[in-house]
Amino acid sequence: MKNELLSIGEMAKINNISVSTLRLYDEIGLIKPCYIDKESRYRYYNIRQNARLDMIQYMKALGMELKEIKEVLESGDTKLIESILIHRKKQVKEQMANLNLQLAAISRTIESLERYRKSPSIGTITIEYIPHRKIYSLPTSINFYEYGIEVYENELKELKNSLIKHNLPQIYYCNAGTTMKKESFLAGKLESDEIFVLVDDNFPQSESIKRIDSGMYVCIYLDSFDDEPEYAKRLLEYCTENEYKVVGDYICEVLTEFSVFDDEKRGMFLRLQVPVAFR
Amino acid sequence: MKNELLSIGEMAKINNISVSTLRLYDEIGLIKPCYIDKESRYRYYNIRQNARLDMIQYMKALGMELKEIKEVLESGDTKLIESILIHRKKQVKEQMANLNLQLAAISRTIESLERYRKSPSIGTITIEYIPHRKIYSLPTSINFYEYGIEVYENELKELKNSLIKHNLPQIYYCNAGTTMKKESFLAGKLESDEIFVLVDDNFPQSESIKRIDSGMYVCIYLDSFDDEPEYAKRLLEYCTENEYKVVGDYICEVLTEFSVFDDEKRGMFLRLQVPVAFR
DNA sequence: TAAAACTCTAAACCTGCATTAGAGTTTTTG
DNA sequence: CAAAAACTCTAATGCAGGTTTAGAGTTTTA
Repeated sequence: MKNELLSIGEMAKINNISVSTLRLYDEIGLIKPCYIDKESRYRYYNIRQNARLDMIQYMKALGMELKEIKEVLESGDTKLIESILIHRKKQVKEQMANLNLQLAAISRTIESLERYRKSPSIGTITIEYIPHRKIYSLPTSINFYEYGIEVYENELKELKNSLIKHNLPQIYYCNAGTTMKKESFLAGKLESDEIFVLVDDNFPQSESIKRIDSGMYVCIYLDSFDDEPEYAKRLLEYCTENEYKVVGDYICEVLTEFSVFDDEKRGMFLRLQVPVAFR
Repeated sequence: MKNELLSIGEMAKINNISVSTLRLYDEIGLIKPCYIDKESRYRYYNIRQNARLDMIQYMKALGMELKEIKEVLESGDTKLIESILIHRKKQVKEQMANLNLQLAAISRTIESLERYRKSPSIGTITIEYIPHRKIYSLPTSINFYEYGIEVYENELKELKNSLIKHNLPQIYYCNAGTTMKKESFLAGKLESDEIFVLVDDNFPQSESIKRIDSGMYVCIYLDSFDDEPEYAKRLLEYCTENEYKVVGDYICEVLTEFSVFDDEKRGMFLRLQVPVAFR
């Protein structure tokens, strides 16, 4: 080893970088060794080349791509750096917004799992206070109760596409549900009114956002859409028997949905609910 | 096309996903078409399979890897989902912290570029108010002024390694500088005291953090370390001539460093400075 | 019936490296 | 001073999560 020169391994070590990374950077022309032995083809670096390597690492830490870094280093144009950085700044902000949504969604999901684990058995009827909720909803174009799951799936797709079309975060597309007018419910007819996803305060303002008021709800739990008619009937009967007055629209809420099985049914946990008043 | 079945293109379209992605998912067994024509090998999906695909997309949106998703879907174990999500939550938080640092660093760099563009020409002497700063510093083990740039580079490396060793964000390793005791400066001797990087309030608390007080500084601008002795001398002369009293340590601050050129020198913009009092 | 649109498989490409194999070189050790 | 240890070389392969392409075959539409 020449006195002033650093072998690739030494260069790697003092810069906390791997040898293969240095070779890659040589190959793509980001930083070339200042001397290459003609016989052995060994690469040798000068400690002064740290400056360039530092710059590369700094730009990498800013999230720039190697291509961009190379471009910048080659052009020596600070305007170019600046424009890349300004662009990068936007990217980072978007990423942060996304991560925030993710974090919230993860927390919701964990809670949802916890609730699933502790939830009452199928068919249980409860009377619960439910805090107010916000939903992003779309009116249903067909009464899917008459047509079955395929039509429901289509409506759901439309809801999702509506989110995509309006550039809204799809990550909410998990806790879905449907509503039905009080009148239909009381008449014992199943007539879908809206299909929705639950959203939180991070969700952007939109015309399609509605608030469902807090209150006491009579609820029944089930695990399949197929059983909804049967259980909705039971819910109505229960209200009638106990003389609870239904004071708002019926909601079918998907509490948990884990299609973890290989068959094609949605593996679900549902809660049918109507707000009631006590005589 | 069979009536109830969706071709891969249709399935892709209604799920806002690409055909090739669907093929990939088939290949790795994430979601298999419910029917494959034996002759043409065309894939056909059922709209009910949307449930599974939704679940996949949701888990992807949570940042899970395809491998993990597959595992979860195969096991059907909600405990597994939960543990993955809890782990993921940590990851997301770390990522956010990183992005925050990045964002701050990008902003600093953009400002730094702006300053560079509007900065006075080489040799200009100014008297400026400089707000207080925080530095992460290491005492220099050798007086690099006696040995030249290589030794300085080594000291710099040590500073960087100190950051790495203490698990501190390297992203600050950009605006570096050195200090020298007031006495050395006044004696006209170049004796390095500390080497540092500027940090902001995001930087974790550490023993090596010092505060440099705000105040009026006499400054001189230059663009190469090689000129530091010459310009430091001029700075001292200027203070003497104008009878400014030096009231603190000398600082050599790297305002901008863009090693954008292919040679091995640090392409820099420096500001030498001493805090002064007026008689 | 022909053209247009779709789908198939297989392989290559993308980023930013890490890893490995097999051969050659330098440095250290006895 | 030779052998062993440590290092380095090139070239290829792999990773994730896809996208793109080529060339051939299939369905749908006009």
